[in-house]
Amino acid sequence: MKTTTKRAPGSIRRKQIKRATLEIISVEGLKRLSTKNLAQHVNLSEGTIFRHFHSKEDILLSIMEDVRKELNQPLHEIAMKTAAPEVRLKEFMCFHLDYLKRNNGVTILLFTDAAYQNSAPMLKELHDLFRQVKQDFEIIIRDGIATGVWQQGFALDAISFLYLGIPITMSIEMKLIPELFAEHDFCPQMLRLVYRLLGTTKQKVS
Amino acid sequence: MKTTTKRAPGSIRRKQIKRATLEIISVEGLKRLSTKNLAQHVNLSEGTIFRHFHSKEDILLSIMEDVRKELNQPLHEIAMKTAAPEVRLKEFMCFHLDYLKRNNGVTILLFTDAAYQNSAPMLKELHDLFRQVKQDFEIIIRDGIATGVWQQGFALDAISFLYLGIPITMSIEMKLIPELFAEHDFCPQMLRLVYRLLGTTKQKVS
DNA sequence: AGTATAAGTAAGTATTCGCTTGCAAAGATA
DNA sequence: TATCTTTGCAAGCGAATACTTACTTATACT
Repeated sequence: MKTTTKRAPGSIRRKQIKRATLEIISVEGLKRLSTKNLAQHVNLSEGTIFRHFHSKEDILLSIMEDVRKELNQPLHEIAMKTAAPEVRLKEFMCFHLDYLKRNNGVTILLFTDAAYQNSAPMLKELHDLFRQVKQDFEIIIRDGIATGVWQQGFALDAISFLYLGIPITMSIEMKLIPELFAEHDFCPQMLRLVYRLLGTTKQKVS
Repeated sequence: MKTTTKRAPGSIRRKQIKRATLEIISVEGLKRLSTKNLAQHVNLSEGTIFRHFHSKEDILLSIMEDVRKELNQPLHEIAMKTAAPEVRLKEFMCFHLDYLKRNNGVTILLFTDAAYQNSAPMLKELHDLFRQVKQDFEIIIRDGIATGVWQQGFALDAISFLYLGIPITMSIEMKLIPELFAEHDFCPQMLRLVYRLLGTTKQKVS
């Protein structure tokens, strides 16, 4: 009984493994993320998994790198744009929430694993990802206040803390009531709340 | 070698086991919450754990009941008081955040376990706890709007969603940067933000 | 005093876990 | 064609897992 799978370059295999990892965590739960089950999902032997990743933790750290590239870096670029603060804020929030929706709230999945393992490097990495989001958010808000679009408000870090609650809570509720988030678009509604929080002086953007 | 521990009634043992459970999760991580390790923490044999709880999951479900009694019910009672909405809001928020601080963000610990196990009953229970918090929060806000203390605002469920983000994000950051939350009191700062969100018409409360 | 119940133990069980090893062979390069 | 690197597999490792079983004994009650 020959069951060897056709060969593929490591770069592709790594992507497949990471994709399967996220699918297992969000669909079957973290407990079912065994190397055996993972191997079955990508139709490879268990040993081959370890050909492409040194350890199970390495897979998740690699996923974190992806999140940094696919989520945090774009967010940072949005924050650094020259467009008006209102425009950037909308793009920032909607991109953020949309990414998490498309990726099953990947950051919370990663947090769950980091908390489970109590892995210092993973927790540190996650803390850094969250901090970056808040920093970039604050850049936009600061610009808005400087240009008089928004009122000089309260502590900036309190506002960015409150902002961070939006994607986090959304990710958690996606796990608790998955069916609710299939179609609904949170962004505009939340955007209005944030506007109110910022004491918008001009009316603009839908 | 006799190693039997002195006897104690089941009600006390159950409390000890639950306390040790939370301590292990928050200090050593969920992974180290084995029945063996748990038994060591309460200085009992592993078999005795199962004398007091049918299964490991039962321990965590029992902790959820405690949260319902110690957190959700008091929150509900605060919401139903006859005091002014501003007074209730402050008490509500500060009690909520203080409880989570004292208990290492127990709800997030429970969520982590529920997500790990992908346990339907635990996820359902957690969803219910969160829903109740939002409902009771909305009771206060509705009163405030009815009595003219706060402006008629946007969708109430959006506001309560944003509120829920505060305790959740705080719990997560407590896990990511434990040292930061040792002394700092979040409540007044966050309270001011929520006031702004509600478009307070009168000035009151510190 | 006698007895039922509740609280304790040690030593298992079968199963799963992440990971390693030794070897085969496909595919690229020369 | 010859060689070297990469990708693959099957088999097995020791350790850990949640939970059970068979048995003891402290404690409370009649």
